Amino acid sequence: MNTREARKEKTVQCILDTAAQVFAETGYEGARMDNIADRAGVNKAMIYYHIGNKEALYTRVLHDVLGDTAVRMAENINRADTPTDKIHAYVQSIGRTVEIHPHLPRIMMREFASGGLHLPEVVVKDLASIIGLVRDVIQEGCSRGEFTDVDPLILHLMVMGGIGYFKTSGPFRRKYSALMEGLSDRTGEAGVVDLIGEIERIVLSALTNC
Amino acid sequence: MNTREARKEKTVQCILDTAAQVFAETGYEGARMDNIADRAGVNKAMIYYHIGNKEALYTRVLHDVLGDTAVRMAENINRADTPTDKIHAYVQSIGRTVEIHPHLPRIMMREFASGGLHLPEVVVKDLASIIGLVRDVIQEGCSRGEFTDVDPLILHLMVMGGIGYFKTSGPFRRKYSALMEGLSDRTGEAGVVDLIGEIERIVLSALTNC
Amino acid sequence: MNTREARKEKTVQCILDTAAQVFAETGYEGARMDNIADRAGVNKAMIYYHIGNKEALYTRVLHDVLGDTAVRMAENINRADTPTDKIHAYVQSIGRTVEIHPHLPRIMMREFASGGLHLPEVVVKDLASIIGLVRDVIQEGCSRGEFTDVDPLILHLMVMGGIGYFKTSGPFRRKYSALMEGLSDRTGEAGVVDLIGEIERIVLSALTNC
Amino acid sequence: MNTREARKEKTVQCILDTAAQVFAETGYEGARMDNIADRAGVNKAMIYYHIGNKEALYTRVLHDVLGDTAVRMAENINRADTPTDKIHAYVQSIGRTVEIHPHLPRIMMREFASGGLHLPEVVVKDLASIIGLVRDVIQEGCSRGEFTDVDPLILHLMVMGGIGYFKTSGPFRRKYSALMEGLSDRTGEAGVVDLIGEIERIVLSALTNC
DNA sequence: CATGAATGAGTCTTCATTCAT
DNA sequence: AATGAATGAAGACTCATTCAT
Repeated sequence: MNTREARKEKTVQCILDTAAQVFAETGYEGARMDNIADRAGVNKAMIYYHIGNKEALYTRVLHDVLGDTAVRMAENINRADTPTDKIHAYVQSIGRTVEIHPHLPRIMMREFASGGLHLPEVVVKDLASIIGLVRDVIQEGCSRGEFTDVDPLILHLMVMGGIGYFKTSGPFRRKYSALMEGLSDRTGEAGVVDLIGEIERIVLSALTNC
Repeated sequence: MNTREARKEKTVQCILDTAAQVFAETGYEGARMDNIADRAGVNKAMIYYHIGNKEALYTRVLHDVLGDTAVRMAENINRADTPTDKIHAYVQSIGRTVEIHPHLPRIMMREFASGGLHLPEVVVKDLASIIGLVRDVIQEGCSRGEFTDVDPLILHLMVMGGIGYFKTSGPFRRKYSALMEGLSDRTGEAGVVDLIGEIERIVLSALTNC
Repeated sequence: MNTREARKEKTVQCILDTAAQVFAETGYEGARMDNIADRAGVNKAMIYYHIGNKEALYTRVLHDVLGDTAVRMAENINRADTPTDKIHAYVQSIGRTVEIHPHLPRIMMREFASGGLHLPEVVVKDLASIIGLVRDVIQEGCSRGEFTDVDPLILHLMVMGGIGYFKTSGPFRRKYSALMEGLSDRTGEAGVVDLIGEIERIVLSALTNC
Repeated sequence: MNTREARKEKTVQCILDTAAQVFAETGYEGARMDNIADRAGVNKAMIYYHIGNKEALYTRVLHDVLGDTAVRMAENINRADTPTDKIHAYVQSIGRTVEIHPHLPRIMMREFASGGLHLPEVVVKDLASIIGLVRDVIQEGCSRGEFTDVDPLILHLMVMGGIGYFKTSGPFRRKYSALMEGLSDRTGEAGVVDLIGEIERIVLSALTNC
């Protein structure tokens, strides 16, 4: 039933989703509270009432997703036996997250670009926890002699970066296809699943050398 | 001697360099004209006098570099004989640009993230011209049977993305090394030359398949 | 009671009245949004919230009055039978407008001086509609053999100009009475009603020739 | 010969003429020193060097013309015998001035509109001296029993106003002729001479009653 | 809870004026 | 005299945030 709690939850989710989209489109500095409120169909003051100021909103958008991702990823990695399976669990966890939250990669791209300038403490910890999981998997793989030593931060940046650039190339393709021949639209929202598989293969080949 | 022309040129270059840095740090929306002027050591009105408004400044910052890069790249590719040598010329041209203009990759990352939200027409054309060069090299390689067909936009995004993520990982590493063990600072400004070589190898292996 | 609608309406009217005064005193270019806000007793941002930017404000100030004037004038002219009565309706409509909106003539004087530099499209249409009414009355009078042919634009300029110069002579008189003897204050706000009557007589004598 | 003095004189005149034009077009507040300098073909700093700041420039533009007009008008009135001839001298002096300085009426219109807000002291005195001449002529005519008593300020405003509105109706006519039928271009620069004659007749008939 | 209104601290941009050469 | 460059004080407009109802 539609309890008061449920309706509030729905409103908050709607705000967060819209905010994610706006932050992805225009960045933290470019995002306008007015715009977020309008597109979410709520009064601007409601954002402040339910969530807080711009910084708190940004934090919620990232922490809700990344915190959850870190927890699930830890569970999935724990459930896996071999280092290879654990890498599978890692990449698939990322894949699931970006499937549910398609605006995340663009937000993270900007954060990378600014060197994490206004990443809030909690989100830094979320990311650190994810990178820590990767580090542990690599270390286990190395000590078992199955992996070569690879920097976990670089690896994670590559994974996120690959997804980010892939997912953001769409608008560019549209922009450039008018200017150039030979640029058919090979990418699309549908291709993300395969993208994840491809990335997993690349990551594993990088870890097992060749 | 210090002719008037020369001093003007110096001032303009100083403004452009500072602007590039600020745009890289905080993005177009986050950049403050006041801040740029202060850090460049000039009066704010001088930016408007010598260059123009924020948009014109952003355009100059990107077009001065990318227009020149496109021209040089075309020359270098023309001078090369085989498709493989041309890809070498392409990657090295990029490498030279980001070496001289270390803030460019971060600016481009943000543009990718926003789907080219602030990219001015001229700069879009500069990019199109670069991607066109890549496309032509790939086509020649394909028709000679040396390359497999690869999307030139994706290829270029990968190259720029790889450099961008690599160059921006430094601040992250510093941020995270405090939180985590096993994250020594493996990247650095010095590593760019090798980075370019590594990227060239990856690009060629992607084009020649395996 | 003081409903929200009513209070908003009051605020908007206060802003518009103050703006009319400031525009009349210093012209479009000389008017300061800060000044208008201060004198209206509202926060500057409220002008933008309720009305819009300087141009929109100027447009509202003129269109609210002239649009209404054009409509009422058309009604009054329609209600009148003879061309002479219609001219009466025309002049009295003008008179009523400048009585209620005493700052309008000065604003229009400046517009005439600049050739309508800042006149927005809507206001040009309002004026055209008024001049159109005058033209039709003159044409009817001519075809009835009661009027001689007179240029409607010139006629309207004369009417507006006469009122404008008359109403603005007050400050001048005050300025000059100190410098000169024999310049008693013969004009005053009270004299406007008679002014309108005088103007009507002049206009009619010009139209009936002699 | 082109002495240094002569060249300077030419430059100053050019600046003053251009300034008059710009002040007429956009008003004191709307006039831009940059614009005046550009259109006069001189460096902006030269205006400050030769004439002074914006206010000084405005003063020069008006005082050079009105001071001279007042002097000549006094001479011409003195030379005339009857009050009627003196009125002729007055109106013709005005006519000669606006013929040589076609931008003056628009500038004066704005001054009237603002109640002489930023008319400098000297120019106020020039105007006062002109109105004083008119007053004296009227008084003489009255004491001779030839004129009825008419307010000299109002009379002068009417003369200047008539010329002003007539001369500024051109741009309006062009603006409105597109919107309306029956608005042929009856006014023109060429018509000024006749305008002056017409005004003289009106003034005299007002003074001699009827 | 929800909403329109209010606010003050910015942010970009312009412009009259002055300086150095 | 003449010019390009420099400057500081506004001015228009925006925006995150809060208030009153």
